[in-house]
Order: sequence, then C-alpha cells, then structure tokens
Amino acid sequence: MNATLTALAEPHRLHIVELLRHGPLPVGDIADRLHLQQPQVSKHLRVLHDAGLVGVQPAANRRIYKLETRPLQELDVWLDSFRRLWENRFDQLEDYLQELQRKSAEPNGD
Amino acid sequence: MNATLTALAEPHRLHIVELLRHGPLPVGDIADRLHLQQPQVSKHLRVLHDAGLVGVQPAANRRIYKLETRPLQELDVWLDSFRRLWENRFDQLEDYLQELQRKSAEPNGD
DNA sequence: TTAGAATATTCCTGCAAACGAATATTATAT
DNA sequence: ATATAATATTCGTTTGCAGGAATATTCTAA
Repeated sequence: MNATLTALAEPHRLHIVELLRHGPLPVGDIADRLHLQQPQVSKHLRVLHDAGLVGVQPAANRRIYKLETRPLQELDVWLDSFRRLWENRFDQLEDYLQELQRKSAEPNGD
Repeated sequence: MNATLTALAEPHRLHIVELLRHGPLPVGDIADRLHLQQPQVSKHLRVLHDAGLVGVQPAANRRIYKLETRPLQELDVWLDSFRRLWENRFDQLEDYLQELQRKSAEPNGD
C-alpha cells in the first residue's frame, strides 16, 4: 500500500503508469513520449517494479514493461472502505445540518 | 491528484486519514491515538488540509478535523480507468499466452 | 488582564529522493 | 571478436520533506 502510493506520488511515475495503461512499451518509447532522459526512466521503472506496479518481459535487445494491476486492485480495496462515506450521503447530510446552523447564526448570507 | 497521492504516501498521514474515517477528531486525540507529538500532527494535518483531504471546524479551544471525501472520490475516478484491466481479464489472457510461449520455448518447466 | 490549555509555526538537522552526466551492462549483428 | 543499440547503474549534487525542540498563536476562564 505505502509502496504503491509512494511510487504513484511522483508525477513522472504516475505518467508512466497512465501510459502503460494503453499497452506494454519498451523503455525508449516511454522516454520519448514523456520527454525524459532514458536513465531517469529506467530509474523510475525500477521503483515501479519494486512496488509491483510494472512487470518486464525481455524482447531481444529491449525490455518491454507492462502494467501490473495487483497493487491498483489493493488500492481499490482500500478505497472501498471509504466509499460508503460518500455513497451513503451521510456527509451531505452533515454539510446540510452545518449549513442550517450557519444560516441561523448569521442571517446575512455570506 | 498528485497532492492527494503525495499526502497519502506518508504513513502517519495515511493513518490519520484512516482514523478520521470513523469520525471527526481534535488534534490532541489524534496525537494520542497515533503516539505522535502534537506539533507533528498539526504539520501533517496542514498537508492533508492543503490537499483537501480534511476540513476543520473550530470548537472552543480546539479544532476538530474531519475527513473530506472529494479527493478520495477523484482517486476513485482515476482508478476507474484502470478497473477494466483486471475486470475484463485481458491480463489473465495475456499471462496465459505468455505461459504457453514460455513452456514451448523451454520444455523443462523450471 | 492574566493564566492556562489546545493548537500552530518556526528553526534546525538529517535523510531520502530526483536529476544530470558519465559509465557499465546486456544483447544483437556482422 | 567487435561495433552498436538499448537499457541499467553509479556518482555527485541539490532539493524537499519529516522529526525534535522551542516558541508563537488562539481561545477560554477567572
């Protein structure tokens, strides 16, 4: 979980993940599309790989990276425990009650 | 998005968010339950607040922090674009095809 | 107004991470 | 074996946090 969030918290890495969503890519292509130096891409891919967010498949001279969905699924599960907070609309009710209280305390709106 | 991920990538802050999932809390209570110094909690809350992940409501001497679900909803929406990758099982098919290729290339299975 | 509780901010230090440049590694082709 | 392409790693530098300690702020109560 933490490794996943840490990996995704870096803008370039997030971008790489979004790029790989459309299919596997070799390192060079990623570097080209993101306008990054190849070494930086390799380093970012290493972090993503350590976090389990990408997998590699060697192909001749190149290494094809592809997205691994497991960590994203875990993130999804984690989010699920919060989902009812906005689906059940309990927060909207709370906001509404606060709004009422605010209006009664200060009749002059904003 | 990036602010959200950056904020959640810190273990203590993630813990605070999980704590606030069960309801609003004043700073002191958070510090107690997480065994953290109050100043550190205030600083983490500042980051969470800047990211829109928490809101504050002053109450007398104290400041009650509560979870804001908007950023988590955005994260949910972002995840949604990846969800079909594991729901449609295209990746499993890909794994299966790779497995076949691996076996035919090396008959002696590891 | 003064004392005290709850919270926020500042200053400092240490550390981890990102970048650029250079170099090393791995694989292919001749 | 050598040259070359693709990728990975290392090194040095810089920057951005996170933590601790101290201090400042804000609010309440008398």
